[in-house]
Formats: sequence, C-alpha cells, structure tokens
Amino acid sequence: MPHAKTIECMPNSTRNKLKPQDVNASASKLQMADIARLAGVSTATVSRALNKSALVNDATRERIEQLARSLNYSINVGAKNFRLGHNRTIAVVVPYDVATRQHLTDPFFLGMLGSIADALTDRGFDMLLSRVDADKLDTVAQLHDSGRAIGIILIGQWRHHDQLNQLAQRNVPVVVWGAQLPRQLYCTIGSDNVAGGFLATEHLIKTGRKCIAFFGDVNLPEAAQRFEGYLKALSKYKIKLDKKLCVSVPFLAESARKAVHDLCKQQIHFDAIFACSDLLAMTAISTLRDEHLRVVDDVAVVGYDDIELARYFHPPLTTIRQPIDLAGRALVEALVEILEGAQAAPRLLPTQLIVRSTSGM
Amino acid sequence: MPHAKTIECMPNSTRNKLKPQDVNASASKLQMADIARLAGVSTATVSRALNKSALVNDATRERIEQLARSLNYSINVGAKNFRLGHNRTIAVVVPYDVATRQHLTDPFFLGMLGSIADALTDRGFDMLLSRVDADKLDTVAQLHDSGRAIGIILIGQWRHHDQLNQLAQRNVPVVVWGAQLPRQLYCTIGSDNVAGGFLATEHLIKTGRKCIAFFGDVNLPEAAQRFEGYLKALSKYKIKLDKKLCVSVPFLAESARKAVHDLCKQQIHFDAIFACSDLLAMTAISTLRDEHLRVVDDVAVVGYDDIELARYFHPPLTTIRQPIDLAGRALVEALVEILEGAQAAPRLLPTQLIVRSTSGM
DNA sequence: CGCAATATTGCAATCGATTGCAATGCTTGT
DNA sequence: ACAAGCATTGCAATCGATTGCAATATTGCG
Repeated sequence: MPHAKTIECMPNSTRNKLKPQDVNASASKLQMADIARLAGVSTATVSRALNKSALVNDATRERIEQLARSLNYSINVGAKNFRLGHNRTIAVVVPYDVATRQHLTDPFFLGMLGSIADALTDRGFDMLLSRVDADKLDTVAQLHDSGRAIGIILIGQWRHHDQLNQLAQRNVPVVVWGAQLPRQLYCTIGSDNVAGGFLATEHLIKTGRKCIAFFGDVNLPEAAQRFEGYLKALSKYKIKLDKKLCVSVPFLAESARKAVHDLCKQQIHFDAIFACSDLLAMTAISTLRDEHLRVVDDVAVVGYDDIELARYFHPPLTTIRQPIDLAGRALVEALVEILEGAQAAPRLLPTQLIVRSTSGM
Repeated sequence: MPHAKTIECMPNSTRNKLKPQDVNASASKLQMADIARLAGVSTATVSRALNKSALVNDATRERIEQLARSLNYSINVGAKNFRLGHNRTIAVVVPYDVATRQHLTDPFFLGMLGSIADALTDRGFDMLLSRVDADKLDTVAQLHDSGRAIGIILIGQWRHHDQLNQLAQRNVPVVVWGAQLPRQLYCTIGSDNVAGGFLATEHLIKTGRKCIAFFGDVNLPEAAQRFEGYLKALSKYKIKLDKKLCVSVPFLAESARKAVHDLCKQQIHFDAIFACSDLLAMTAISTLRDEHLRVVDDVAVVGYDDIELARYFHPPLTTIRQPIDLAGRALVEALVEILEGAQAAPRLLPTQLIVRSTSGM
C-alpha cells in the first residue's frame, strides 16, 4: 500500500508544483524529490549526499552532486532551516524618524553598515537590513519573536533607552551601537564618547582657543556624552561654559549650516567649533567661509568619526576617530556571546585624536 | 477521544520545546500550539485569529490576540513562509574584490544601499544584504535557487557582463545597477553615463579648458561609458585626445592621489580633471593642493555622483548628479516587474550637471 | 418545537527537507 | 556454503504553521 500512496503523490506533487506562485509562472522550483527521482534514489539519499554525509556511497554522492549542479538545484534553505530549527540570520536595524522620513545618508552610519556586513559575512551570518520606525521599537522584538532573525544589532540608541531595556528584559538578543548609560540592561558597543569629547576640546584649548562652540544633539546619549567630555575639558582648564555656544543640532548637514549662520547673526563670538560628526564639521566649515570667517585663523574646527573623506577635505579635518572597522567586529562578537547564553559586557572602543589642519598646527 | 490525544500531545510538545536549540537555553520558543492550549482552542483557530480570518468569532479572536500579545508571541515566519511557499526577501548583493578584500566605503555605493533599503521597505520586502566574491557570481544564483531570496539586486556590474548574462538566462530574477551594454540579457538600471561624461567634459571645455584629464577605471562599463562621453565632447569641440591624460584609476581614494602625483611627476600639462566619482575628485583636489596647484585657476575639476558632501566641500564641487533616490525605487520597480513575469526594460536615469565652484564660475 | 441555514471550530494533510531506525546487499572468515 | 559484520539505502516521522473539509454550535423561521 505504500505503492498506492506513491502513485497518488506523483500527480499530487505535480499539481502543487504548478500553483505555488504565479509570480514565477515559468518553471516551478526544483526540489529534492525531483533530484531523487532523476537519480533513482530516495530523498534521504539525496539529502545525505548533498550534505556530505559519510553514509552514502562515493559514487552515488558524485552522481547526485553532478545532477544537482547541472540542474542548478540548491537545497531549499527555508525548509532546511525549518526542519533543523536553525537560523543564521541577524537583523541589523537602522531606526528612522518617521516624522522627517529621513534617509540613510550620514557616511558614518553607512560605513558602520559596511563594517557590520563584513563582520557578519566573515562569521557566516546572513544580514537582514531593516529600517524601523524609531517610535515603534517593539517591531524590533518581533523580528526575534517571529524567528525571522536570531539576534539583532541596532545602530544608534537615539532616545529609546527605556524601550531598549524592555527588549533586553524580554530576552531578545540585542546589541546596540551607542553610549553606555546608567541602569542599562542591554549591551552597548560604542566609542568612548566622553574621552572623545574631552580630547577634542582639550586639543582646541591647548591650541589657544577660548570660545569653543559645541554642535550636537544632546538629546542623543552619544552626543550628550561628547558634551560631557567637552564640559570636563572646559572645567579642567578653568574655562567658563557659555551656554550660547552650545547648539543642539540634529545629525543633519543642513542643521550645521543653520547653526553657524545663527551664531554669526546673533554676533556671538567664537573661535572654535567642536562638532559631533565630520559631516557637521565639514558643513560648518563650508558655512564659515560663506560668512567670511577664516578656518583656523578665525575659527578652528574639530569633527568626530574620521570618515574617509576627512583627510581629503580642505583643509584636512582634525577629528576624533571612531574605530569603525573594529566596531562591526565588536558588535558581532558581543551578539554571538549573547546568543551563546553569556552576558556580553558593554564595551567602549578607544577614540583617538587625529590632528590634521582645521585646528591649526 | 480528542481528549486522550490532547493529553498525549502535551508532554510531547513539552519535550520538543526543550531540545530545539541549546543556543537559547532559557525559554524555548513559544509556538502556536502553546497559545492554542492556553486559549483552549485548536491551532487552526489560533492561526485564523492571528491572520484576521473572518471565520473566527470576534470574541475568540480578541481573546487569542490578547494572549499572544501578552506572551510576546509572533507567528514563526519561517514556518509560515515554508507552508505558504511565500517569501518576500530580496537579496542586495555588493560584490567585493577578494584580492583587496576591499571594504564598502564609497559614499555613493553606501548611499545606494540606503536608497534601496528605503525602497524595499516601502514595498514590504525584506532586504538581505550579501557580500559576495566578485569572481564567484554564481553564488548569487544560489541565493535564488535555494529560495533564500526571490529576487536579486546587484550593485555594480564590474567586469562580469558574461556571468550576468548567464544568470539572466537561468531565469534568476536579477536587476543590476550599472551600464547598458550590447547583447545584454539582464536588466540594468543606471544613470546615463555617456551623457554624464559628455556634460562634464563639455562644461570644462566651455569654461576654456583644453587639457582635460580623465580619471576612472575604464575596465568597468560605467566608467567606460563616461569615458565615451568624454571622447564625444572632445571630438565635438575638435580637441585632440591625449592618451597621457587618460588615467585608469580604480574607485579608491588613494588611487586618485597617486594619479595626480604621477601626472605632475611626469610633467604632463593639464588644466582640468574629470573624475568618475566625487570621492576621486575630492581626493584629487586635495592632492593638487599638495602639488601647489590652484584648483580652478590652474586646474578645474568635475566629479561624478553628487554625494551629499559635494556641496559642502571646499571649493564646492562641480559634479554630475546621479539621482540616487530615484535609483533605489527604479531598481525595485524593475525587479518587481521581473518577478511578475514581465520583461523589465533597462532604464537610463537622467544625469544632471551641477555647477558649483571647482570648475570656475 | 423542529429543521434548515449559518457561524464557529477542529481534524488532518500538507509544505521540503532531515534523520533514527529498519532493511537490504555485499564482503569476509571459516 | 553460511553467518556475521559492514556498507548503503529507504521508510516514515518530524519541524510549525495553514486550510479544505467535516463536525458541531447557534440562530432563525415556520
């Protein structure tokens, strides 16, 4: 009676093969059973052959491999993962602000993406890139709950500390690129923002600047910590904070332009700018020129990130380097630890002052 | 008698719940059967409820949804897709050169990634980002054959015209960002490189330049076509081509530096550069300064891409804009057409000369 | 109150691969 | 020539959800 069943199955599977998707109307997908039939063996043998099990005869394996290759057959990963309960997909999430519908443009973030992509590829993970509404971070959890991804890398914590804590409490394997914050339950990897802010500011002070403007969005933890470093440096060198010099600008090129114009219009004196990203710094420099202020002579500028273009800018940009290549690997390593059940400790990557020309010699 | 079976099922499902993955040793994943048991209904009902079928009682649906929400249960997408034969995953492939193990750094490519990510998100596709060895493009086909992705977007055709044709012949749904070539079986979306090259060169000629250097890797179709535009402009204005001015440089910042140095060292006279990317243009400008050549006065420069930083560069960069936001949408639209069985026509997106300062006023 | 029509729910097959166990064939020793 | 042992192969259950069909509950109407 297995025969009867087999006979039933054949037209049945044929029927099914025609309907699955009208999307791909032409040739419905090859499956293991097809290979098995053509090779005159069972699917079990095909499965073992293609998975290089020692249980199949070398000649058989060779024949099956040949056949599969010639028909461009690959094991259906969906079915395989389903059966095995496996999954090597990591979701990389870039929150976006639904209000501004802001696109992904900052070279640093984009570079981070590249770095993570490389690190994941090296470890044999698949990378699912997701943009999610920054206000609906719980959809991030769904990526995990639904088994779409086994772990999540979030680029930028923005203002969502609490939601991230909730994620961690729900045991969603997640690693965040961002700042270390008090009472944080999730794992962050980030550069040492306080040190970076301090380095930048101290450097400006040491080269004789007194009125140092700060450009950055202090609503974001990373920028806030850079600001903290800025304050630390001021206080160490006994320079009084001038709040009018601290401008909260989002990480958008245009906003730096506006910030510089505003300072000038209000005739606030400043002889240096510490900007929270190279993009902001470069934009600021460009705007300073429009305002007929000489970079270095009138105003020194230090950026943050050290994107590739920083060194080719004119004048070459003094900046704080974030080790972007390390970043991808560190994020992935931490996530793997978490996936293995360990508790990954937050990690601060070293920042480094790269002195070029925008801060004097 | 369903009772007896139910009782059997419980320890069974419990047993299963413990083994699937030691990776996530804590709480093995919730599944539909768990929800069903807790709600006192069958999995069929849970499935229908969570999929908003009209076949379930509103009260029941509400109860089940509540339960699922409170337990953070999401339908297992893998199993669902498997059963349904569905899949909304598009693979975005960025080939990399295994020799240089080159990272993803060019802002334009990165920007393209962002643009595609947005376009795919808008259409409800998942985006699988893959880096593959440029010499093993057939692994790209596997992404499709194995059902991992239903379609593929390839960024950059590099030197792989033939392999791409093979892909298309195998009926792999693929769209390529790149140049249109003769006898091409696959669909490309790209900017009008010939027109772009022509615009850039003509502009330089019209502003009085005679010795225009070309920087770009003519082994790549896109750059080759820009070069073609360059030649067209020269010939239109009866300027003789000087081969010494045509430098084949890969799309790497460092290579532009070297190219400029070389020209100077060989004392080849040039009064303009048309570079095949903004990154190259900016690097070239920076190097010109090192060589004590004045940008604009001695050498005018036109770039290609119009990345965001181009306008904030100093001097603001004259360049050819590639409509990057359009690009993502166009690629996705074309791929969708192909997936629906249509034959997507290659598409040339318009390029535009953006005159700023590096080419004189 | 009884029966038909309708609204809900459950049963069980199914998607494509993997794998424990049983079955078969072949080799070898005696 | 036969049994034991090993090498291959096949059978059939299984992963977690979906869905056609059957079964049951509810409602409406005469």
